[in-house]
This record gives sequence, C-alpha cells and structure tokens, in this order.
Amino acid sequence: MEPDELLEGLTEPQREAVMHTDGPLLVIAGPGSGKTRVITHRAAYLAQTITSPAHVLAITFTNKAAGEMAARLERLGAGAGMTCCTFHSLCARLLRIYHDRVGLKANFSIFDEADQLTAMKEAVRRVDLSTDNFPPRQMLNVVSHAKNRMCAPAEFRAEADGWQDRKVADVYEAYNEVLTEQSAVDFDDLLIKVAHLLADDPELRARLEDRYRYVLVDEYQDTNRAQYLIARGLSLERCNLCATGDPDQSIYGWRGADLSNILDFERDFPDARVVRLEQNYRSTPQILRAADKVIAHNRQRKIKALWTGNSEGAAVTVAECEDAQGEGRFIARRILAHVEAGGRYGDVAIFYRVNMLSRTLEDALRALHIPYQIARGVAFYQRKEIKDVLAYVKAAANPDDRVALLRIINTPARGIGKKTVERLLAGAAEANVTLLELLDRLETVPDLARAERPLRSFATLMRDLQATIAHGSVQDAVEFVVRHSGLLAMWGAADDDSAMENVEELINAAAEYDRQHADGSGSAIDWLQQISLVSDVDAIDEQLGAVTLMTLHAAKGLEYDVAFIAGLEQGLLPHERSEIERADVEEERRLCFVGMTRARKILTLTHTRWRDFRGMTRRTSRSLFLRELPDEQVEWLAVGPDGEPVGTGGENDEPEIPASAMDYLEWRKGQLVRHPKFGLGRVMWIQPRGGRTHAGVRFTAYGEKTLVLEYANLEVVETYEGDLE
DNA sequence: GGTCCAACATTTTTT
DNA sequence: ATGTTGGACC
Repeated sequence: MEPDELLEGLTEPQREAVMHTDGPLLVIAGPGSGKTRVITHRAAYLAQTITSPAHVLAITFTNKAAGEMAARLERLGAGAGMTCCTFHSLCARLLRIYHDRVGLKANFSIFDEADQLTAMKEAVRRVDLSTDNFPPRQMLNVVSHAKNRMCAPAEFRAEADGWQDRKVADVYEAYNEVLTEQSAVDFDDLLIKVAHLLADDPELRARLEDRYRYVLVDEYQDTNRAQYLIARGLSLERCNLCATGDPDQSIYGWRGADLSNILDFERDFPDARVVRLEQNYRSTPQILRAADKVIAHNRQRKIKALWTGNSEGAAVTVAECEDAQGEGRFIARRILAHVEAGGRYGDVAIFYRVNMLSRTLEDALRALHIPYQIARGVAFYQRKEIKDVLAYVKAAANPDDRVALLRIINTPARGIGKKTVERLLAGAAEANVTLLELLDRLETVPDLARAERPLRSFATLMRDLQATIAHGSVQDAVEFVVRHSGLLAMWGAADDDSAMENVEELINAAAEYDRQHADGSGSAIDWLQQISLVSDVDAIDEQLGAVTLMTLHAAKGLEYDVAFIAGLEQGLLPHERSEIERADVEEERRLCFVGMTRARKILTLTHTRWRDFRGMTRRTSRSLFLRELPDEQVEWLAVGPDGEPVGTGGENDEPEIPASAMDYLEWRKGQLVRHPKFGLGRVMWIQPRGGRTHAGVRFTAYGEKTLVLEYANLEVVETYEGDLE
C-alpha cells in the first residue's frame, strides 16, 4: 500500500498521529477510538516513508496483539522485517544475545510462578528463616514489587525499616542468588536486566537505539518502571517514542504499573506532540454513556470527552439473579436468543473479575449446548503432566536448572529418594558441578547404595535426551520424553486418560512450532521461552465461532458485539481486597470501565443475591458501580432461578452490609433459624474465622449448608409449631 | 524409601 | 470446594 493510501479513511487526529514521524508522540486514545488502526498505519507509514521496517519496534501488551499487528502490517504490505512483540519477549530475545553481560548463560531458564515459588522457598530456608513467618508466596510479592520499582536488594536494605524488612532484604538477595546459580530469571528479571543493560552500557544502548530507531509502545498506561526505562533507553537520542494508551484503562497497578509514566510523558519529552482520540467508533451511545458515567466517579482522573456518532442501540441491561446458577442460565438464554435472532456465538463474550466465576458460567453454557472457549492459555502449561514433560526438556536444555531436574529426577518414581537427592545436592555443591554432571561421576558420591542403579539409568536417559535436543526437532524431544521417561507408563497405571490427551496436545504444539521454524531457526530453548511467555488471551481463537469467557483483565483491547459482565457485587467488583487493603477502588472502576467499553451493541451486567464462595453461601449486595449507572437507558431486570426475567429489579431492598460479629452472639448451636432463600433450618456448628463467623446450618429443604453469619441474613426462630425433621 | 491420608490454607487480577 | 503439605504407616 502506498503511503497516501495509509491515510485514507482516517479522521484528522488519527491522520495527525500517523503522519507524525520524528520526535516523541503521545496518543491518548479512549476506548474504541481506532487506536490499533492508528498505530498499525503509523508503523506502516514510517516503514514506507522515512525508514525501513527493520528499524521499527512495536511493543504490545500480549503476544496475540503482536501477532495481530504483524498480520495487519502484512496486509498493508509493510510487515516484513518489523519487530512486533511484548516487552517480555523483546527482553528475552535481547538477553539470549547479551546474556554474558548480565551473568547468564545463553540457555538460561525463565522461571514461571511455580518455579519461582520453589526458588523462594529455598531462599527463605537459606537465610535461616521460617517459611511460616516469611511465607514464600508473600515474599515473592514483595520481591516482585521491589523489582518492578527497579529496587535492587542493596537499595531495598537501605530503605528497610526494622528487623523484619532487613530480613526480607536478605531473602530478596538470597532469592536472586538461587536464580543466578541456576542461570534462571523470573519475569521481572527479564525487564530489569535489560533496563540495566541499557543504562550501564552506553555503547550497546546506542547500538540498540540505532537498530530500533522508531519505538511504539501500546498500552503505555500499564507500563512499570523497568518498561519505562527500556522504552526511554531505546529512544534517548532520537526521542522517537510513540506511546499510546488511556489512563482510564490502567488496570495493572497491582503489578507495578505506574500511571505517572503516561501522565508525565510531556514532562519527559517537553516537545512531545499529544494527540487525543476521543471519538468512539465501537459502541452504541447507550453503552458509551453508561461507561462514561461510571468512570466519571473516579476523582484522580483527567476528564476526557468521549463521544460517538454511532446510531442508537438497546438500553444497557442490569439483571439481578438469585444465585450463580440462575446468573449462568440467564446469560446462556440470552446468548441463545441472540443466535436465534441471527447472531453468532463468536460475537459474544462474558467477562468476570475472578476466574472462579467461570465455573458456573461454563456449566450453564454446556447445559444449553452453547460452544465456548476460555481465555486461559497459561492454565494448560500449568497442568502437572505438562509441567513434568517440560521439566525434562528444561533440565536437559539448561543443566543448571535445578528446579526442573529435581522435579523429574524421581518422577515417575524410580527409586531415587529424598536421602539420595540430598547426597547428590551436597556432592554437586562440593565438586562445584551441576547435578547432571555429577550423574556422570557417581563414583565420587558416597553411600548411594541401591540408588546407584536407577541413577545410572537416569543419567543415560538425560544424556540421550540432550542428544535428541541437539540433533532433532522439538517434537522429537517431547516424544522422546514421553516415550522413554516412564511417564507414559505412570499415567497408564493411574488410568489417567486426560494426562495422555493433554500430552498429545503438547506434542501437537511442538510439531506446530517445528513447522513454523522449518528454516532451522527454532530450538528447544526458544520453544520453552515462548511457552513461558504465553498469556491467557493468546489462547483465544476468533475464528472458532464460540462464546469467549475471560477475566476483565484479559479483556483489555478486545471488542465484541455482545458483552456480559457477571458478578457485579460488592466484594467481587469492586473486589474486597481493593476495598480493604488499599484505596484502589478507582482501579476497580477502571476495570469495570474496560469491561463495559468492550461491547459494541449489547451490554448486560449481572449480579446475584446469593453467591457461593469457598464452599459457603453468602448474601451479596449490589456493586457500587451499578449505582453509578445513568438513570436513563438502563433496563433493570429481576431474574428467577430458571434464568427467566420475572419483573423489574433495581429496588433497594438490600440488607445493610457487614454487621459486626458481635451482633451474632445470640447464635448458638441448635438454634432454629429462618433463611430468606433456604427456609427453616437448625444451626449445627459455629466457628469464627478471619473476622467472619462461619456456621453450618441444616435446612429442611436444602440440606446442610455452610454460611457466613454476617452475610447470610438469618432470622432467629424462637418457637416453631410444626415438625422440623 | 514410597504411599496414602488428613489437616490446612487459600487466589484477584498476570507477563 | 479444592489443592497442597507434612506426617504416619507400609
């Protein structure tokens, strides 16, 4: 496509953004304002007018977005040679090249969450602390936060306030050591190591800036400090940084995203051009107005004038359902109605705040035979059988990766027990060799006794696997593991068909990778890297013709004709963590805003009166955000248990939220109670837990249920004339 | 050294 | 409710 053609059909501000070639550019783009189109056309325009594609770097938020951008560029005839990727994959690639400058080997591992947890446990133990007082999970959070702020252990210690903090600094330092020993990095390291590389090596920085002369960063509102430094580092001299984003869609503050990156862009680049895209081409006025009304309640916000020229559509619907099952049925029926009216399943998405909610929704969809897919790419790779297979490949590809090797040294059980492993670890530490190397000189390890024989055959297995990896395809490597590791026999013995099916899928994925790298550019390490960096949305397939389920976080950047948001309840959206721990209700509101603005034509928000949570039922109250909707053009429905509307909802008949536990001292074992939904029952047990009071109540009609007294809205029944049991 | 069961905490969101 | 962990037992 010719440069002029790239400008066709663009509005004035869009054209301005596309044609701004040199110098800093900030595009503040409201939802549905054609942002993707603008950055794609701008990248193509750059590549065709003043530089070659090889000098353009486009950084997106997910691999999927990167892939789509590459595909669009190709359609525009400007794709070849351009780099489209995420921050993480860019950094991983750079580190494969410049690994020695940051103390890594070329075949370094990328630790996923589970690996990180294992490493953290070791770190806590190593500094002689108890995992009870320093929970590894929590430590990882603290460390990740520090890393996102580019705060190294030494600085962390300098800021430390009190004994506890200093100990955490020790843990942080030890954790990094544990990773480095294994030539491993975590997700945050990918970013901060590259950020440091750029800061500490001016010559290399200049070379990279020359390589990537034009940098585009999408979803800039969700970048953290390290990502900011990388973007800045790559545009230090030429300042050819184009950032696009929307402060109202910043939803990753909990992950260290720093809104000031986008808010201070003009201060960072005083001569920055700022383009605002405020016209929405996506949604009906009803949807946009509702979303705008909600987001307007945020106080820390720059006012943005969202408007649309789209024609009027249906009112936004709010449905109050009895419980999660009713909610699922309601949504499923609506989807069916949409399809009966000529719509397609693929037009529809269901969003929710927490993954847990997908379960009942899935049940409801399945019951009505509605095809669906869940955006959950990572979940597949977290399955035990998949992790086991991958651990073999990892351990062979990076012999320093102790976490991987220890995972599989006795999986399946082959007679290498805890004692033996301890001896091996001690032997490896003493001889300063990797475990894998030690396996080739077992004679130096004392007291192996009957473990020696399995060790020798394990050593042979791993050597053969390494040879397969070196000479064969990725598929060969995976198949070698499945065939020779004994895993297959283990699943067979356990009658675990799903494990075998999943591994089949893994082999397919490996084969697909091989096909895409038929030119010999692939490697097992690269494949593993790709897997480490998949995101949930990467798994979704628009062509599938199925309803798509995903979290609100995953929904960013996507759009659907018909969108549902489930679970608009206090404690869920906004999530209770944000209400209590931090004053982050505004981020929750932005999340709600993101969800609402995904819809093109029909937006339906649902909530339930009762919600099951960790095995107990509790009364809910309507989300704050529902109260913030406009009065006009919102239809309030009350939905019966079967999922059919039974009237108008929206009245305020709700119980006032949490009464203190003190009010419930009257509850005793054996007490007769009446529940508004389950009817008559008897209290079987009471147990205070975490500031709430849990109780088991046996209902005449519904059997025994576990309830939270503070939420359950129970009524004491003093005398009862009838027959209870 | 391996297996099985019970107690326990837990997850909000994700590269 | 579900998954993990550690301890008892084979």
